[in-house]
Amino acid sequence: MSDEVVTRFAPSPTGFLHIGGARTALFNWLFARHAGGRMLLRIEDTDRERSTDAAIAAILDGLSWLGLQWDGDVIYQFQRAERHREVVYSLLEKGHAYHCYATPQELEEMRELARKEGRPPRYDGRWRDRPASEAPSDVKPVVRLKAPRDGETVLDDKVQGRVTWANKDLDDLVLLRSDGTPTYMLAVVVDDHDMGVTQIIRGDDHLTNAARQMQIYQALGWQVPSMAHIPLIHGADGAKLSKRHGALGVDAYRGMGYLPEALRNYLVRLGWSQGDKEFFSTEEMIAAFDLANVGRSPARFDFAKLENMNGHYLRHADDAYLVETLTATLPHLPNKPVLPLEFTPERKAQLLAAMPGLKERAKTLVELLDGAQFLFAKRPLMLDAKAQALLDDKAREHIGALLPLFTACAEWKAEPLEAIVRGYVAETGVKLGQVAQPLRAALTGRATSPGIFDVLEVLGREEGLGRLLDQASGA
RNA sequence: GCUCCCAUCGUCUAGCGGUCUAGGACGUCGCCCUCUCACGGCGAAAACAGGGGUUCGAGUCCCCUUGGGAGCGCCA
Repeated sequence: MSDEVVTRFAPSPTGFLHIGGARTALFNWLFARHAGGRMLLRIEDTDRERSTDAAIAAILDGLSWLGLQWDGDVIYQFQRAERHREVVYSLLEKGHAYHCYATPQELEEMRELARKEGRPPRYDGRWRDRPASEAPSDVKPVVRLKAPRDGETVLDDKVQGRVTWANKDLDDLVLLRSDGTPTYMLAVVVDDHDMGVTQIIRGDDHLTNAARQMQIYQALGWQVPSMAHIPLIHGADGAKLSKRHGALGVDAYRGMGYLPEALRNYLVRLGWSQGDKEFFSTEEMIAAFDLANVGRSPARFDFAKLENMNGHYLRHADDAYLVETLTATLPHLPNKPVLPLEFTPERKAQLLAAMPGLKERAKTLVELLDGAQFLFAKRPLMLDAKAQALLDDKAREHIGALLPLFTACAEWKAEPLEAIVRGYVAETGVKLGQVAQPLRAALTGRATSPGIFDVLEVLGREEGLGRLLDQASGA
């Protein structure tokens, strides 16, 4: 039990779960699953101003959609404030922390001076060793950590390798604000310790925080968990991915029609690899994942590759699964209002029957839905420009000539229907394309679609003949 | 400014001193397949940031430069 692996994902609920956070969660999840351990979820909601319930809901929803199930109850950091305070008091008692009465103005002056002198902007420790008797009565103090001033703090990071900081470059960070609330730096350490976290996996942006947190661990006499700082994801242009700059919530990816399993696969390959292998089932991913093969350089997010992967997952997905997934995803898709779908049992059956041809041609669920539009179209069909161009006089004559042959077809199946068309083509000497394209235009209203004989079969005799009749001439 | 991190095709990456005239995938461009579009098949162009070392030998180790990134709050 004591050597069970415990990871945690600790987002702050100030916005949606963005793609970088999703990958951090994925890595934590994979690491825990791989080791047969647990992944805990902690909501860092100590910033009361910016934390919202809507954001918490979005994060939980995003994780669930991605299939990243956390273990145990969700932990809310704000609820643990009392415990955080206790820890600070114990530090105060042991002399590892002290009250600091420096004003914001003083702090600002210190930073300015330091900057001017080419030093890192730091608190100068002026209250470190001053007796309590000198404390001004009109200033509410903060509590600062009495950090070591000599030597160095060394982190053996599982991804970044050995990272060293000179302690003189680190200042005495605030543990408790003047209003008595704990700071993030302190809360993280206490929570990770209390939650029994053995492996911290988080974004690169926390690397310098790691040094300060290690100092808190040391002051507390606690064992520092193993740490791994994974590189951030950048936008396509190489710039940092921010909410203003292409960082979308995972719900946006759902809305764009990506499958969660495809997004997971894409995300895991962003910064982690195992030789040349590109596609990993969830089981394979869990079995293969390790921190040693996580790269140290940031990766750019490439929609083209995500789309390709999604297409792969679509093509290889079970037809019934896709019908269900499409149905379930419909409310999240952007073109849903444009297309008042009637998912009657009959329509679903048609969709299922057409799925092999449909999924082959789609890279996202949005495209899949678009490709399936002809199933839901009502007679007489609206023809798009290309379809209209296809249906010239000659084309309509072909359709007219084919109509009685189709009508006489005993079994409304792709194979006999194809035989009829091939026979007609052989007899008249026209190219198959000259007949197939007009049929496609008449049956789907478009210039592209799944194989035309499959379309004919899926539509059924009545609807198929009707649509052809609408466009035929000379019959 | 200071601290820390990073650096192989356009992008994601393989490479953990010799088997690298650098491999795979996406994307791009040809060709094939073909009722359209896709899929699929075949092929092509495309990279070790630069400079010093170390070594018999460097994409692989060290240093510098350059270029990216992150952090430097009584935010998280």
